[in-house]
Amino acid sequence: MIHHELAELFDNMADLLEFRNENPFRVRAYRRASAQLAQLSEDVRTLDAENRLTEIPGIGQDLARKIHEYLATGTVVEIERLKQQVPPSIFLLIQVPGIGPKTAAIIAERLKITSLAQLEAAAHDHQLCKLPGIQEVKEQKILKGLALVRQGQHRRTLGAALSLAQRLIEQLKALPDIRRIEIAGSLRRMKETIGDVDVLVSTAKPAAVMRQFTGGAWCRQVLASGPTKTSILTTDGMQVDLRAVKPEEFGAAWVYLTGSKDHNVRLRERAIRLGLKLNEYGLFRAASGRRVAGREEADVYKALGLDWIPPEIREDSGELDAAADHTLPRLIEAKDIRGDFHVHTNQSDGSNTLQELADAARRRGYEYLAITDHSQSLKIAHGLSEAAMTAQLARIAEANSTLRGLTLLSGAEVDILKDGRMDYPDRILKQLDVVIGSVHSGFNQPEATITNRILSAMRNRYVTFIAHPTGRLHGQREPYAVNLPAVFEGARETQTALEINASPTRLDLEASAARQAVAAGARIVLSTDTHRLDHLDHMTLGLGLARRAWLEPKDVLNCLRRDELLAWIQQKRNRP
DNA sequence: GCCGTTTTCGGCCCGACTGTTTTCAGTCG
Repeated sequence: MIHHELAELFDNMADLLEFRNENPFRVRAYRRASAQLAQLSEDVRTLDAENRLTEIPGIGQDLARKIHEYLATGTVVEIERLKQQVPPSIFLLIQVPGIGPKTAAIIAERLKITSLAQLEAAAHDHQLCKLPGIQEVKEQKILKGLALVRQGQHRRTLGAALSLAQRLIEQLKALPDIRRIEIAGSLRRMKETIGDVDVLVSTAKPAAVMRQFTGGAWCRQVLASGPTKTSILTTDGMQVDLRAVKPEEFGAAWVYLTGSKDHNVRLRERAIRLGLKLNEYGLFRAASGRRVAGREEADVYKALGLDWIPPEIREDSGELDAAADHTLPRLIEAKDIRGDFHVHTNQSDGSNTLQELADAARRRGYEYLAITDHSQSLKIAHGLSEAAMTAQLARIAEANSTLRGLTLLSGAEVDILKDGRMDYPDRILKQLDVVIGSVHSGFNQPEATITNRILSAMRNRYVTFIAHPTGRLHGQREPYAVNLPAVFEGARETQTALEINASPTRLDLEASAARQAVAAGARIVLSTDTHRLDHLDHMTLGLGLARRAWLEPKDVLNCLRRDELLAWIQQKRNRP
């Protein structure tokens, strides 16, 4: 999406300025603008058209003009001109851990390097340590950094990082000197992708904990290690940063280590205005240095005049103002979820029987579960013929006659065909409680075509929600070209919900898009797209995304009671 | 380059670790 392009453009601009040794605050302004654009919860074209770009925090007159220029022409002259004046290799070089703008400048200017392979060759030939400010140790460090880039080029998906981190935490908990241990960083904020895992411990013996951490079986390589802070690469190839503090510092440290960076900056600026100083050790009076708070997160926020802010929304996107005004949203929680809407049985491409899925859903305390196998055209997933779907309906009805405490909703994940028609006729669809519309074909169609397919599906009165609205698969497939603002508007108009698909490689809609959808008046469905029993657990990821999107129970269909839900679905079917 | 319960100009968060240095710049988060 276009706001991601702008985010990258401004991040590049920040790199360029840093490389040229320009005013660091100007660099920061571009970085902050980039972060804001990446998570923009409104359509940037609309904001531009309505002259409201400067409403985005960190966007002033100048950056608004550059955004406008980019939207109008596809480029920003000033940035392009600056790019001409620096060696193109700097964008490559600063990707390498240990190489920042200063080192990149020296390497790029003295050796005419144009690729990471050349950088590696130069390091092996000991060309780097002939440069000023670089000795052999630094050269070796760059080689290690290069190896890291090669291994972990892609950020991990939230689901993968979460399970690896939880396993590691279980092992660390067994260490003798750890009093308390918690996940922090982007993982705690439930970002869609995770670069490294941050872990915070409280201990009276930090040095001992650091020794145990680097000496454990999980440690493949120590990247940096000091008395209170250590970074390692685990045997899974994941970078983990461990920070140790005293119990009375834990809350302040947890705030600091959870971030986001911009959220922290806002907190610290606020502290200064209040005559206080905030760091990872606590909140202090600026004048006397006397400690005001630090043991618990809530104490720190409270002393700053703020309600405690849930980690998922600590992104400098309005949460501080809301916390000061006591208007933070009551974010959706696991206990609000009454059911799952997107589940495949072994009749199509799932692994489990109807009964197994029903039992698992009941054990989770769900009130309802929609059974949604694939439709006939999706041969690769054994989509059900009309006859097979009719038989499936009978099985669901039969299962419901014996089930207690859980209702199975009959449903289907129905392909939206290349021409926009649904893959079952209405006489089938009308028999289903829940109809999912999905794009599984024609991914390369132009934006207008795909958007119209989805809009025409939404106009079908039997379609309850649109699954994975962008089709993106992390690390495998780019999103198809779709006009999301038009889809959001269509969703509102036709009373069709939109899915946050919690499957780890999908996470689609992403959080900023979901926030935009709800702002446009659409309802959201959280679903796991389960193909195997344990996939039901992915609801955790969907919840994380929903919380990042500031969603409250009223925004999400899963929070409705069964009768409320069916009434909501019926409402659309009854529309003129 | 942004921004204002102190400001339309003059500020702008804070600290750990590393390597190259003999007191600190660079990098990272």
